[in-house]
Amino acid sequence: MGTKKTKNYINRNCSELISLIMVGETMQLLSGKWKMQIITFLLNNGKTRFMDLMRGVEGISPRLLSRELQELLESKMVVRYVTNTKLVTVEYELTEDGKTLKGLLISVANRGTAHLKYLASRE
Amino acid sequence: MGTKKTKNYINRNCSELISLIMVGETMQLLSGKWKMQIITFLLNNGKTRFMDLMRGVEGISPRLLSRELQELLESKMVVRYVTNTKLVTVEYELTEDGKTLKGLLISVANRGTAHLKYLASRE
DNA sequence: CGGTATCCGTAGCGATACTG
DNA sequence: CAGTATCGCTACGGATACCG
Repeated sequence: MGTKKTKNYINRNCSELISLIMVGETMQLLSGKWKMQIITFLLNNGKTRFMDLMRGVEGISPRLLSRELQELLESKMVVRYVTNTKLVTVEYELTEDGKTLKGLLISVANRGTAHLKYLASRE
Repeated sequence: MGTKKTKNYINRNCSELISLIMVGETMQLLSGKWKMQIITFLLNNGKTRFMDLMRGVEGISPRLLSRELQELLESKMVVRYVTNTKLVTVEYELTEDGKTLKGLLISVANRGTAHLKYLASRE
């Protein structure tokens, strides 16, 4: 492979290439230290209250949980349910769109263990 | 679902729950604004030189590309080849481990388009 | 309970210039 | 070509206190 002119780096739809733009887009939506864990928790446990999320996603602060939930609400990956307007009960749940992240999250989790094994095997 | 004692939120291996810890672990490894795009590009194009990565991953600075490549090298997801020690030719390539990210990246990219469609359908 | 307000440190990122 | 050095910013995240 010599240095021909300049390669065509723009992704063509007809090929099997993975779109850099879409990858960037998605990763931006999922950016934030806790977002993936929040989604994972909701995937595992379904509709969940704020304080239960606090307990479930270990280490997160209320400020950050609140912020990242809002971002997930904005991008429509999560819905918010308020039950008692006076005595306050709020639950969060993944939308249908949010639930489509399941396969992705499974891949992510599996890769975690696979990577650890890979590292172990090389040393 | 009332407020029973405290739910058991620790993931058990025997269930189908996705491990929060592994998700966190992986996402930390993949953190950095450009890492996923770099991996995607290498997945699409195979062994690639530094400057070609610069051109391929649009918007990235040499500083950041250098840094993120080093991190990928440290976590053994990428290999570095030097050909001419004097006239300098360097190429980067995914390791076998790095290549296992393909499914993940495809999910990520697909979700990008799916998400856009979802948003469009709701307004 | 379900958050927001405030404060603050640092790590992440960008732009640019420079080097072997 | 393949990076590193320097600089400066701001956005992200942590801790804590407080509010309806």
